[in-house]
Amino acid sequence: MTVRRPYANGFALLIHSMPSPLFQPAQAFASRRNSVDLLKMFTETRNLNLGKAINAHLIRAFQLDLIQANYLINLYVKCGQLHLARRLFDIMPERNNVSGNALMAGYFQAGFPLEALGVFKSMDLSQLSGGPNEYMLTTLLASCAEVRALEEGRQCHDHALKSGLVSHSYVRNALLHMYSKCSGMEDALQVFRTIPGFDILALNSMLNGFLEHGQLNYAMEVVSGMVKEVARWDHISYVAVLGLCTDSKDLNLGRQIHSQILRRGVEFSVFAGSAIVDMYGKWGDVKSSRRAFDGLLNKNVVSWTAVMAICAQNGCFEEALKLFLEMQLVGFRPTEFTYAVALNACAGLSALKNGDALNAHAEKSGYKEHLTVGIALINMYSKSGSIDDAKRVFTSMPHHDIISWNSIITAYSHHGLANEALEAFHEMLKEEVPTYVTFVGVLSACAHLGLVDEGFYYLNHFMREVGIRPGVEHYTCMVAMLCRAGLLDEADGFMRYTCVDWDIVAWRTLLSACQVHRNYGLGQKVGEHVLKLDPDDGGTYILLSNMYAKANRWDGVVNIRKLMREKDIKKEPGVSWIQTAILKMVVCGCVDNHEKRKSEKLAPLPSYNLDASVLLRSGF
DNA sequence: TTAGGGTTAG
Repeated sequence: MTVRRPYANGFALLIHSMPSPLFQPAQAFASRRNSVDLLKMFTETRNLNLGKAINAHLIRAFQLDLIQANYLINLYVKCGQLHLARRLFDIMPERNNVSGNALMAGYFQAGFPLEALGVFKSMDLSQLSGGPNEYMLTTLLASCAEVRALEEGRQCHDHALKSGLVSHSYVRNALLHMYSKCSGMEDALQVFRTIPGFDILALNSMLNGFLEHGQLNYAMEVVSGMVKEVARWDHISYVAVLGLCTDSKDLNLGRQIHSQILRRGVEFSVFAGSAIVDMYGKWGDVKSSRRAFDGLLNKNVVSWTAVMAICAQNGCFEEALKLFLEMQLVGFRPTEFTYAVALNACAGLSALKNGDALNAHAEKSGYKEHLTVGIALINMYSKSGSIDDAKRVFTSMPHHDIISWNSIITAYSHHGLANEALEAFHEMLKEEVPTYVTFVGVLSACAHLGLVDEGFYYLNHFMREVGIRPGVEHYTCMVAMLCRAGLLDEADGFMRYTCVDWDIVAWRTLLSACQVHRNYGLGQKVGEHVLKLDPDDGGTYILLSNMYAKANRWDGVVNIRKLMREKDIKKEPGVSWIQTAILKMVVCGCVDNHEKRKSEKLAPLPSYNLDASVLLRSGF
């Protein structure tokens, strides 16, 4: 027997050649119970050093038996020392369900579900008399759920049925959770039907499963059941229901849940708090979102990032950046998500310098390698006008996913580099499957190049071949494409005869083209239609007033102004544009000064709009 | 098992 001394750190540097039995009946400790009691105590108090000392002692005295080793594994796991737990596990000549599950649960809870499954696979099944027990089965199922291992999950289900372990409620819940993550909800529903009564854990799993699969109606049914039958929800229920209210835009239910949380005094978990902040923000109610955030007792980097994201998504870019600074002042370090949101805010402001600074900041903190950050950088540089930097970020990224490809394709297209966009698209096809967004970029590039035939080929053949149904964004690109090629009547016909739920953006595309191509007849017709569609859209008035100004139609300009007054949309930023339109006419000599003064009475011109030379310089 | 992010037409 070779025993090396001294044992480093008091821990066994074992001794693979040890003929064993390494595990001997206890003697040196007054009883094995003593050592077990000590190990339990040190586990509770997370006293790693004393645990190690006992470990060393037991080994020196050849007293370490299976049960003590299991307690030690548990102690190491609880102290976050997975490598020590693993080392001990690997040298144990005998193991059982408890040893396996202690290590597996350790890996799973530390976020390593694959390793947990690996431990199971490495175990000799003869050590597990009768296979995994209910504890190990639960850990196995949870790990399968995490890595979407449906086949292995089904094997666990078989075992649960054969062994009768399926009668344990936590095994059933774990099965339900596994199916809801890995397979369609039908399998989950079958398990759900075997669960008697109204189990909140099972209901949570069903709810989250339906939410994840986008089946909001079914999710709502589950919530109705919960409202009627379950008096006490847990935090997970609240978070899930808030998620449903966010997705389904159910303002009533969302507000009810929020006030219920406040009324019941349910302690605001940081999870539920962030979900509430997110919910109001996704409804577009930034004020309530901000108020909810300010009222949070528990904040963490996630809630800060959530409120920043809400600001940025609703156009409050400066606010988002202010929050980014504030968050760091109170001591939270940004994550890759936080950087992505902050970069997005810079993109919204075209704030190249701030974006550059954030780039350096992210690089220093080691977050630049993250896909999310790379994509946000591409977007920021592209929207700030620096396509070269966007390209540089893209080529220096360690990995590309479909979103990063979509980002660079869109960036090229926005910069009028349509050929580069199409090149990138074909390059992408070697690695990734295109998505809905990919074709928005591709078709917009075709529109820039006036490639009408190619555009229709992508729309009618390519997209269908890869199973993507074109949506209104794609069809709007087609309208823009026809318009760009000067085919306005064709664009008009395309819109009238294609069965698409056209939105204001699409109609405005055509209207704008009418203005550019001076097709005033069609423009007037389209304009009337667009005004009916949304009489409060300031942008339409801008386009129309510009068009009438170009057509020297003073009556048209005045009429637009009248309509704006009737609709009381003078607060729209477009108001100054009608004045600009009038001024343009004055500059061009279409309207004399008398008419101009008349117009000033109608709409007093702000001084910055009065300077005709500015307009002339701008190339009007 | 619960919260936040990055790509979308004019």
